[in-house]
Amino acid sequence: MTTKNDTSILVKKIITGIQSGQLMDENRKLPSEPELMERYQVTRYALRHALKQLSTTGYVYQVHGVGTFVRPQQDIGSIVLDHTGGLSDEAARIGRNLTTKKASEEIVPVSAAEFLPDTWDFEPDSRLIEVKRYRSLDDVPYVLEHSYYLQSVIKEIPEKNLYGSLFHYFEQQRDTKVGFIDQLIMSEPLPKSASEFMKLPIDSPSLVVQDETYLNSGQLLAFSKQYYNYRIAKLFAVKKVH
Amino acid sequence: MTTKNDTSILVKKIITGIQSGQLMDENRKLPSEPELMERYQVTRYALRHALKQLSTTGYVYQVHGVGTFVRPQQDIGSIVLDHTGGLSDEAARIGRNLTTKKASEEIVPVSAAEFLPDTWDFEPDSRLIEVKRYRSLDDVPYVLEHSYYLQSVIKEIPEKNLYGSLFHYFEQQRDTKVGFIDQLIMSEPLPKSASEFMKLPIDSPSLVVQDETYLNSGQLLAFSKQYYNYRIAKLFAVKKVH
DNA sequence: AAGTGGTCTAGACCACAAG
DNA sequence: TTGTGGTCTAGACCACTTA
Repeated sequence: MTTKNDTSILVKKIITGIQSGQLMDENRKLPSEPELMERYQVTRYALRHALKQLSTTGYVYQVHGVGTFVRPQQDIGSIVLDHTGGLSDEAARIGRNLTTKKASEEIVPVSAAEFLPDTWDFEPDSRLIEVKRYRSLDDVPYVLEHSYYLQSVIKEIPEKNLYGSLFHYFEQQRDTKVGFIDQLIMSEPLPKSASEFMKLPIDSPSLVVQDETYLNSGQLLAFSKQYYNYRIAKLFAVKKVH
Repeated sequence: MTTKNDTSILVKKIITGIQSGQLMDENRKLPSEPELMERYQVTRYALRHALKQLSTTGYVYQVHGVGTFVRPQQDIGSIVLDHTGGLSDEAARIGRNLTTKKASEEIVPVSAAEFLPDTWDFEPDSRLIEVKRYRSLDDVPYVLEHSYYLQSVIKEIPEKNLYGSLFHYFEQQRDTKVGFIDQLIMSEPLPKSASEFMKLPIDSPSLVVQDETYLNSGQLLAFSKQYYNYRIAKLFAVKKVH
């Protein structure tokens, strides 16, 4: 979460309680909702909000009429698709370290972009900040991130920020509050520059996440394509069936 | 939704209203929440529930202090990742037709499975129903679905159902109510049998969704790997940033 | 200041599973 | 029947944008 609200604090408390083993019984069952409300001194609204977040990240599941259960830890190496925060935060969550090994930045006209969103009409003279970042996970080449930022929205990106978390850089700016991100997941042959970085054959597959980042006003901020190392990158999501 | 509840009916009504053009103004803005509550005679709870569902499927976005806006139609060819219902229903939603071209079914011991979930302990003598389905989207080869169902949970799968919606077949069964599905998304080289079906070179990439389907009791029902045609398959998700 | 969506309250009632 | 989670009510108050 951008601002720590009650829910994210409660989520952390529950995770801590689970990891200490004090919260679940021998059948991996948590206390009932009324008991958890009493223990954490929260209303049912807040509690169920937190439990829902724990469900969608694969921590627990709830069984109608029975109770809430902790799931066996799973898919340790995978990135949770709807993680809050930036990719490096998500890497940290699973105990890994994401670092930018090489980065470049250049201002280009829209016509020079290698790809564009389908659904946005650009002013013909608008300019983009093109960023390429080669990033490693625990020193194993992990992802090539090829991004374009609308210069009409974000004036400049200081070069030092390329090697840190761009997500946090935007968070700190005024008037650039991110609202939602479209993600299109597909597979493509790995581009040449990425295959060199990842030391993979030129005809290797790659997992591609093409995303479009919008401000909370609905204004497009950026669009990018991320080429993941297919040998180690996995995205994780829980789908709940109602 | 498995059972049509108020929310899914309201979602359909709102979509109909949007598509008829009567619900949004020239700025793609919907009426305010109080107006929508009045129009559809629902409480704010039900309305916001429906609007949230429309947000996560990319139909609308809400701007704090301003209003709710309809998004330009986008990514028409892509499958919404957290769609409700089966894959063929989702294909129908985007105006396409998913059909099974070839299918096979066989009972095998656990030891003969080509892959297994990391997080489930099988009884050593348990048996699986192995199903392979080659499925086309509007007659273009689209996906190879390689699934294993726990025979201890689902006794048999009538052969005719292999060519329809297995999702609906399970829905109709008693005691096999699906609760949640883990999805692991990755990229792998296309298997040989799939490359023949899809008429793609043997070293083509493929988009792989490996999933594990659990009953609402937490019991594992099935696990599968789906190899998608990388030229046409795209998964879509909206990530909301708070 | 007015109107919008976001969060939260304090319940009620329902659906489900187990004894 | 009891206790569980799932849904819903009818508000209140807050945060945000615009005028």
